[in-house]
Amino acid sequence: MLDAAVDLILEHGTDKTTLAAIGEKAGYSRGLATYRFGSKAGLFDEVCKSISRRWLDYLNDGVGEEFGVDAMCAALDAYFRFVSDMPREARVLQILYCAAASPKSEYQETSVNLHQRQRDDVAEWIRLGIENGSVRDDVNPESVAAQYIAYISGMTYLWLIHPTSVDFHGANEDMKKHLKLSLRANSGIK
Amino acid sequence: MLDAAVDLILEHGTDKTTLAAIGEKAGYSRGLATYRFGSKAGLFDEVCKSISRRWLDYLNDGVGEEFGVDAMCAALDAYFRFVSDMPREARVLQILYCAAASPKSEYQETSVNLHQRQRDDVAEWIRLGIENGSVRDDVNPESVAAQYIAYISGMTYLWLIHPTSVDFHGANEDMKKHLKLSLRANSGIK
DNA sequence: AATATACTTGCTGTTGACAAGCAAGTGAGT
DNA sequence: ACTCACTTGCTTGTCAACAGCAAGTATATT
Repeated sequence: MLDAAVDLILEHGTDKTTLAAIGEKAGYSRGLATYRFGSKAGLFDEVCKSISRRWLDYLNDGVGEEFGVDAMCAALDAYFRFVSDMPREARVLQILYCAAASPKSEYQETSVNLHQRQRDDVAEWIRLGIENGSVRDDVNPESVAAQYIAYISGMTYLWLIHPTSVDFHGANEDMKKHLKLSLRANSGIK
Repeated sequence: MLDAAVDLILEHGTDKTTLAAIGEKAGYSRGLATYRFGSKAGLFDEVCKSISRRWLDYLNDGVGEEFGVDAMCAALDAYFRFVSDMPREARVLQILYCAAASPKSEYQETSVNLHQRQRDDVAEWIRLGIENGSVRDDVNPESVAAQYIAYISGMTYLWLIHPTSVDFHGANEDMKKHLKLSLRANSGIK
């Protein structure tokens, strides 16, 4: 059922995907999607959580126990792997994040929580990096974390609306170089 | 009519804003919004273009004939001024950009064009900066421009879904410092 | 046999879209 | 000055599609 939803969202977008079509594409009746998930928002919320879990697996695999700039670079690599391995799911996740931005969206909370949690994780990596001396001690962890998450979110948006104009891999390599230069304690910045 | 649409989108989001409500809020009949704009997407497209024009005024005012890193910093200031002066319009613009991300969105083209144009402008600033020697010559203008636009887009998204957790001004100041350090020809990076 | 689970079908209110209608002009020909 | 054709700006009637709900059926479990 969730797979059918992913297919239809990719093809028609959230607006023009109907609950009836999802149920029928999954081999059931027109009413099952509503019955199982309560509402369209409820279903999208589940899709969002389901894809997020898979992304978090990639993230955990890639980052492990690392922290500081290494963790941030590893997370970028993990994200690129996720987008390469499951572009359909990555696209749908971004579409749902976007749909959640609308006021009164019933699964906005899911998106806010996921973003907030990832921001907190990044801030924590930076704090650990400062503690152990690998990251400059004059940066604000929360601020850098927000910028890092904003970069990923914004880049994914650009990739979503115009895939061919975004060189995801090249941008990530640039970003990693950048992070190392600007955050590492002895990076050579005066 | 467009003002009424902005109000209703802010209050209820794009999905739950009805064409009838927009017409009636503007003091007309339920059918006028459809009649004038052809469709819901047509109306949103106009709202999007109308707000974008106002943003581009801010941008032109702020940047003028500057280029290179100075232009990028001035554009960040202009954006912060735009968001501070007209937060309602800025929010609606971001909501509409998000809605445009859905496949088959009928005004996706508007969003793609606006983003592409701004990316091209930024890339051009960087190219001019390299030519006149104020910007390092080992950076890729397109790549940096994409990252810059992604940062703004992503930050605005985070601000949209959770305004209190984003310190827009602080992040912009950080970003300006960052741009100067990493892009200026004699910034002190080895 | 009784009950729970999984799914379907019938129905309703809302909404986007469209077409027909109407009132107030505008303007050319006489 | 008059009138007839036409445009413009807006309203109203109507329809099909859709989300959501309630009642129903079938299959499995105890």
